[in-house]
Amino acid sequence: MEATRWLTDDEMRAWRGHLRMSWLLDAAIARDLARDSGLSHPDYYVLVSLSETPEQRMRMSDLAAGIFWSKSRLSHQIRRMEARGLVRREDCSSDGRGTFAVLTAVGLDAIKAAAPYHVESIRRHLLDPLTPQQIAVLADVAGVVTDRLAATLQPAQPIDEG
Amino acid sequence: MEATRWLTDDEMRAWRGHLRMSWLLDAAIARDLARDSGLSHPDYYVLVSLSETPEQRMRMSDLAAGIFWSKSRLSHQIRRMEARGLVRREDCSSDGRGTFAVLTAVGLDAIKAAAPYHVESIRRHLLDPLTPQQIAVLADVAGVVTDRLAATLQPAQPIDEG
DNA sequence: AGGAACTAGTTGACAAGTCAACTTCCTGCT
DNA sequence: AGCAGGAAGTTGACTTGTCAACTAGTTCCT
Repeated sequence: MEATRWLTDDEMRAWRGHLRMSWLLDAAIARDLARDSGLSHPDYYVLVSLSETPEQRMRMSDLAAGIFWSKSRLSHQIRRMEARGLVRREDCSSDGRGTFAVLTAVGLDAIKAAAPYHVESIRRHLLDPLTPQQIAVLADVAGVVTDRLAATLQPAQPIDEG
Repeated sequence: MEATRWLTDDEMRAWRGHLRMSWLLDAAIARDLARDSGLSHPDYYVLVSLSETPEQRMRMSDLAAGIFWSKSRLSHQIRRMEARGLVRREDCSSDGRGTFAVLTAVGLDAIKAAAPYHVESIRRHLLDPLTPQQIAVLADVAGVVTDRLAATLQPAQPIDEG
């Protein structure tokens, strides 16, 4: 291997800072969410994803892909949420293998009630201390980085050689 | 409650982007770390923290506080790492309740071997696609946000009233 | 039609983290 | 001295996520 290019001061601050921020932020927001609404962070993602579709239902694979979860993780999560009445499953008539996760009335109420507190929590912990410009840069940074990362998660595309 | 101030477009991009970035980035870097060095991300933090002290040892509580972990989490983690020979425990002579986590030769070798690959992984997934200015802003953002969050984690300070 | 190969989803065993209860030791008050 | 209260750390039960194996249905190819 070539000589390692160690991190510069700014690079180190950015990396360690990001790591620490993401850990603390997730913990703080999850704590608020549990206290205010009795939902976990994963519960919230799932409910939001479903509530943003016109029919308030999604195929398991689409839902999993949308939030970058494994099928297994989603399956466990939906099972637990189903037991609490937040979602239910429905078979897909056009594809015998398929299953829909469907938002229930209980789930819809839960997400509607939770959303304002959750937004408040995000403002308090993340957005309030930042300038509009910092917010825009953060959004850009996340966009660039996740686009690259998401690409590596896709199954390798066959490359047309020659 | 007052009318909710929903997120603007930039705010939403920043929040969801951050969330997605932190999830994908952690997964990508953890995968690299496991493949290249046989370490988990938590293993790495612990080893780095210890290796950065002059005596390559730390009290459990100091170590936990430094990386914002609960005592319980650290205790479990150190037990597992001890079983693999990466660290060992030592009683603290000056405080009978205390325990040091001490880096072993094996642990030191492991972190030295892992570091170059890990840095490479951080560059590839996070730093390479960013401009120096974006890196600096990300570092600033993380600094501001974590300072506030870390403050809320401390036990509430007694306030001198009157 | 028949079968290989693929896709959707679930399951169970395991790994990792959280929470509350507990042990042990220290500190400060009287 | 003796005791209340706090701090350090561990433990065990529970929750959540991961991995690999599995079932079942679909597609494509001949």
